[in-house]
Amino acid sequence: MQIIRTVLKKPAGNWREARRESARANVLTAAWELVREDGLAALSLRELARRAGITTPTLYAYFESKNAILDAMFAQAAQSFVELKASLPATDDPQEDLLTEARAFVTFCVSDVPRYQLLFQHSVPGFTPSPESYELAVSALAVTRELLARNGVRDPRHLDIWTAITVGLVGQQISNDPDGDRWTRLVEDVTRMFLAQYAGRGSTHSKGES
Amino acid sequence: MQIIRTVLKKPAGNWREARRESARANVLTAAWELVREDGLAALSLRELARRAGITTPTLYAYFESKNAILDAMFAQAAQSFVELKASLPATDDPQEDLLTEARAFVTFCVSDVPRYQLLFQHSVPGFTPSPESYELAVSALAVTRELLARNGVRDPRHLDIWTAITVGLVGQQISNDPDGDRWTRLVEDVTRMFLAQYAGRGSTHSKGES
DNA sequence: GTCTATAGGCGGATAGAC
DNA sequence: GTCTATCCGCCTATAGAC
Repeated sequence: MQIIRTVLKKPAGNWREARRESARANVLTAAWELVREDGLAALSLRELARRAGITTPTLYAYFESKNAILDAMFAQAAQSFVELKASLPATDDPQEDLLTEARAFVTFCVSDVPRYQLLFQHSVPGFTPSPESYELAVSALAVTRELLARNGVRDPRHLDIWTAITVGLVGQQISNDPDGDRWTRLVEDVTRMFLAQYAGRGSTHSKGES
Repeated sequence: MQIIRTVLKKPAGNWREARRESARANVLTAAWELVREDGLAALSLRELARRAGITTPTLYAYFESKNAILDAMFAQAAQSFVELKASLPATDDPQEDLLTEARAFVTFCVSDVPRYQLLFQHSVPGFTPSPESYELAVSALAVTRELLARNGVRDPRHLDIWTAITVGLVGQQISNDPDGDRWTRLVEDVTRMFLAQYAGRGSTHSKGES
């Protein structure tokens, strides 16, 4: 009986749900295109609906508010970030791995500025991501922590320095040379600088300076 | 002669102008208070007029548009930045001077986030600063260039690395620990790291490292 | 110069027909 | 679910009285 109900009812039941999810995905795709063209601040429900080929009230059939749309976008961005981290190859050279990660991070950020701003700059006035999405983004930092540990960098302060350096390159690139590579091309240099100072002086290097 | 002209002509002729300038200054003061409390995006002429104790049309007696107000604010911010640079003491220790400048810069930025965003992040949608104000801000970079040169750092790429590092600390501090000092306290460490990598390969390096 | 009043537009969100 | 029509608020900016 339950099986029959499942067979008979669930496919039909999931069919509508699948269509609904597909429609939501369409809206989000249009939203990303919009913010990539006009910036995060230009995201309005009118324009979003127009681009998605629907009307504003229909938008409310899929998302309960504008913040819900932003939250879904944040979740997608966080998911992409996690997948980026997971896709990084691990070799037997920790320094090379860290450099690979740095390059990947900088490219990830500058290739989609609104995504970077939403994910890392918390720059949308009335919006705070849902805790689970936020946790997803934060947990991706564990990969970096591990990568640094394999380079002998374990002091949390040095992790903070590393993140500051990488987002510093990204920020300068975005603000002052949005179409060039004036700062992104420096990622090898800063990685070498960082490793030269903090890498691998024994496995339990503490904060005393050398 | 110039003095006489100043004494005789300027007072009468400029009296109204001085009052006008004073009124403009009052508006700008209110504007800074507003954006410090509610963020750059919250700057509206209604609320600004309310805080300044006047009405919106009166605002237009002093500034021809909202962008004109933002431009005046940008000019003030750039001026403050120039004065900060000019106020830096020069000792006979280039490394110490660079550290002093870094500390001053980071404090300057995090102590007034909207000012930092207006000046360095170009983050107000329809606004571009006037060329002269922008030049003022850019020219202040010459002080940093000179400071780095005295440390034997002359490669423009290394200047870019230096700016990326400092704004990286600022950005992380603002985005992830707005009320603390998790990143600002790292300014000594990153300065040492930078100098250890790039200092003193030039001609005018004076002191050895401490 | 300063006000009241308002134009004209866009913002998010909702009611109710179909 | 999707639409038309609409509400209400805030925005920049202006007209016109005083």
